Amino acid sequence: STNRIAEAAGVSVGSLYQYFPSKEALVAALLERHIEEMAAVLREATARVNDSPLEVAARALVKVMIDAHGVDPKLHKVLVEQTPRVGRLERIHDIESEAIAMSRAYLEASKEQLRAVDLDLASFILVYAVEALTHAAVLTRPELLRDERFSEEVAELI
Amino acid sequence: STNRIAEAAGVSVGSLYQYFPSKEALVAALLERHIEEMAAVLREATARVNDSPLEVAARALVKVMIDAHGVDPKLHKVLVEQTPRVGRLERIHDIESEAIAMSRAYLEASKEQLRAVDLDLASFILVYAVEALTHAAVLTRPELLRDERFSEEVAELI
Amino acid sequence: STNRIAEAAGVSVGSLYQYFPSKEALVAALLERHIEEMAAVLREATARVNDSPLEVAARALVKVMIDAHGVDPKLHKVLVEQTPRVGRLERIHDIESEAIAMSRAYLEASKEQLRAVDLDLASFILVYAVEALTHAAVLTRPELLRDERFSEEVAELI
Amino acid sequence: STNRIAEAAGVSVGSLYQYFPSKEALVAALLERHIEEMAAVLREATARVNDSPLEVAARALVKVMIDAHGVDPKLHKVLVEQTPRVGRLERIHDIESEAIAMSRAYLEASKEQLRAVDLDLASFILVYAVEALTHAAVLTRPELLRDERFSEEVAELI
DNA sequence: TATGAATGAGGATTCATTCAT
DNA sequence: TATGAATGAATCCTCATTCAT
Repeated sequence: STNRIAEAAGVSVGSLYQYFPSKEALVAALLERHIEEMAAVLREATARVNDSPLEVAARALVKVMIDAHGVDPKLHKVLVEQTPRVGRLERIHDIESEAIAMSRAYLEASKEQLRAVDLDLASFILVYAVEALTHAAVLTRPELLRDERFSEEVAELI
Repeated sequence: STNRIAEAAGVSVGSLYQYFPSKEALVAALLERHIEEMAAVLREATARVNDSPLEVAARALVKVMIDAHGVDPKLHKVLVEQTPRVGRLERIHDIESEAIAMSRAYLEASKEQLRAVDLDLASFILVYAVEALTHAAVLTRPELLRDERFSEEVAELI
Repeated sequence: STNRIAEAAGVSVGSLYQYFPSKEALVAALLERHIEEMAAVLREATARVNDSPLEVAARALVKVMIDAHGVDPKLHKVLVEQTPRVGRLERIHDIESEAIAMSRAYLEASKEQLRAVDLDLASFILVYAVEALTHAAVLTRPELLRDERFSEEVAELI
Repeated sequence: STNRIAEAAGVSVGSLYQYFPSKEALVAALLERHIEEMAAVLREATARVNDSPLEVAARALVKVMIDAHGVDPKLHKVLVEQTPRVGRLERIHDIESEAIAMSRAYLEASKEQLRAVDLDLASFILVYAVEALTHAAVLTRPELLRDERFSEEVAELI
């Protein structure tokens, strides 16, 4: 509740409403910041591997996804599980869209090393597979995140 | 709201409460039925491929996941996105646990055709990858579910 | 609740409503029966002391009040404490009115043995003092009811 | 109902709940205040008669009980008749307990003027007789409270 | 700019009563 | 005559939002 948020923040409800027009806007801002932080991790790491060979890039993608999900796992879990995916809160999927775009660009550049394949489809599958496996691990088996064999196998998959 | 549920169901709130002790119980029952239906699809199909070769089994797993998510996609989406993952509503993960167990049994039986690998880890990755890709497709790009190339590529991954 | 009453009675709510037009009527009937039972105890005992001397009558009055409150103390407590004193449920006070009338008749007959006194007032005080003390004992210190000294002292008071 | 209470108080339900955590707490607070007011009247008056002779003290006790019940007779009636005697609402009996303790102390101090008697029993009877007669008068014959002969006769009883 | 008391629509739940079978 | 599913008004309580200070 907004009153409880205000209390936890050490300010009054009134003050909350001086900075955010509604509760939804407040949650959206929180989500925005979280996404931006995850996206920053993503971008920064991706920049570095832009011209690595495929196998290195695959390993990097897995590592970066795990890192991105490590930004604030508790907040991430709450946002993913409790946020109604409506209005501006839709944005949770934006990280994935961005990751897909970046992957596609990478694949495009490495096209000749690949068998003929729909690049859109390939980057969708690639990103969601990694994202989902990382995500599932965060939610149901956090210990896997620190297990070398996990990231190794996921990279192999990629 | 319970009143709206009753109205949509064409009965009175009172009647609702004669069959379900609380709103949570009602949602839990809905979830239970949905999970049971998905699990039925899963089990039925898996039984049939129990001794097929790996490649056939992989294709079957993908197909069955897509079928399972086709049971009632709109309900599935709402349940997954809006159900607070607390208490008995945890059960959403049960399908996955069941699928993992079944995959593990299959891999166990086909062990000699595989390179040495942690079977727990392998079945976790396998099931969640397929599940998550199907799931992501349901939520963000439903048209993929009817695209041959999608299931073909996912099977390839497996 | 009427449903719970029906269940405890081993019949259906519908049947309840075939014998009582409303819940209030049902409670009123219960109350009626309870009052009638207490009044019966009262009348029966009073008849026997109608021409005893005053001291004997006083002791008898105390004893009979204690007996009357012993009819069904648990039901009595519930009825007295939980029954809203409105409508036909007013009747709880009827026992007292009846006792007052009977006491007044007795005092009238014994007038010449008493100092000049308002008989209405005297019987009101007399009955309520005994009733209230018995009642208070039932509600807060049930063990007193079996204590000889208690009834002895109350009789002395009278 | 809480909505009706709020309306009568000229505030909104929400405001009610900012000051009282539940309806029960609100009723308890009302009861508490009422009891405190009655107890104050009781204590104040009793302090003054602490070393009066028995007859004077008896008259004072009657008068003070009548005064105490005059604090807010309508509220008193409702609280006594409608308050379910459960949980913290038990406190109604506290005034009586306090009055008994005070009477006992007085009797203890005047012991040599009395015949041998159980002081606990005596103060119980004494207080409940006066309390109950006052109480009965409040509930069923309010006009008696202003009748000199009533208090005179009750004092005589004591 | 900060405060927090006030607001009241909306939510989950109960229960006396009805009525078709 | 007995049943019990259906009814929906009424109840207690929460919470996003406002606004005078």
